[in-house]
Amino acid sequence: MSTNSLKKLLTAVDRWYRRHGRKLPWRIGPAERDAGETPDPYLVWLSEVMLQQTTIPHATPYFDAFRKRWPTVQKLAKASWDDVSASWAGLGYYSRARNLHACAKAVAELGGFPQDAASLRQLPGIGPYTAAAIASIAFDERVAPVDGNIERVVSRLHAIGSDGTEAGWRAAKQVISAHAQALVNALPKNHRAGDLAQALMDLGATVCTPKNPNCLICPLAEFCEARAQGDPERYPVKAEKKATPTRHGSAFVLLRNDEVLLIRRPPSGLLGGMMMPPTSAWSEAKPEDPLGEAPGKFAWNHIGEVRHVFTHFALKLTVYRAEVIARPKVHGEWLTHEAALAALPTVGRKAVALALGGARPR
DNA sequence: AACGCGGGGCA
DNA sequence: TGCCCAGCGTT
Repeated sequence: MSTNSLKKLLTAVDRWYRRHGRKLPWRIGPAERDAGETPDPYLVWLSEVMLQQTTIPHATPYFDAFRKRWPTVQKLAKASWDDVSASWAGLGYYSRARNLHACAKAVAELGGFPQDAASLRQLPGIGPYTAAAIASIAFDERVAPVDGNIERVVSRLHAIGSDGTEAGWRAAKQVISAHAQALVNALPKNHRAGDLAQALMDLGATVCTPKNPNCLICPLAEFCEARAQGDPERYPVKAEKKATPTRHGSAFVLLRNDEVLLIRRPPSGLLGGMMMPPTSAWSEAKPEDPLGEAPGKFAWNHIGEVRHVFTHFALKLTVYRAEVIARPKVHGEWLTHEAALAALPTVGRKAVALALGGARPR
């Protein structure tokens, strides 16, 4: 694309963003930036981590809660893992919470966030995308964050596809990133890199959508290669997904007066570091003896089934309940019903809510 | 380079 | 039921 077209394109995006950009709780809009307001790197970081592979409606209440409870990175650094994990419960990808906590401690120790992408990249939980996003949005560094939205916008703009294989899609992403960076490099001096990044994300989320992109209102329409070809929805061509098998297991909800027994899972792996009721191992074959791995000989009542879909497998959990009459065989923590439900990841909350009789909204 | 890792909304 | 999505860390 010619330098002249690039300038026109960037001007069109800027105009569109000022008029149609989303108002988001963690965002300083272009008008406020013009008025001298600057983003808080802590809130930019917090939002970006929460939004990794997560939709805005799902992440927003968590962002509000974290911001209210821990207004600064120093406060978050001093929080306990008990509190951070319970506050993250339900948001998913729990290694993010562990890395968030570790990152807060590192940043507090440093005395503040590093202000360039290369340094940010060194921190736990901050990969190429998040480093570039924070650097551009919070510090106006001219680097290009490439998330799923920008990937789609740029792949259509330049009609960059792939053969649908892992390797092919990986190669395509490299080309897409180079084009994204070229856009940033062509930015006029008086434009902010962070505004461009957020504009392209908004465009991808609201106009250049995966299905039925609305090219009629798109500021990039006249520049878009995929549209010129007649079928923008064909791009990008990502790698094929794998099938998700079903696994089976049992969950054991032990009750003592108005309390539930939960155990803390090991820090890495599935639901790492999170509370859960005791469960059996999960296998692809239906267990022959569902009570075989119960945490003690109690009068187990079969309550029902819970279904839950993880990233790479579906789980059918048979839920049992018993009143404790002796010391359980597992080392755990007794929590009130309310505290337990609040601290549990979704699959655990489903199981415990079923055992306690009645689902409960988070 | 491949894999493990949540959750919810939608067609 | 399957598909989509503001990625990162480990192996």
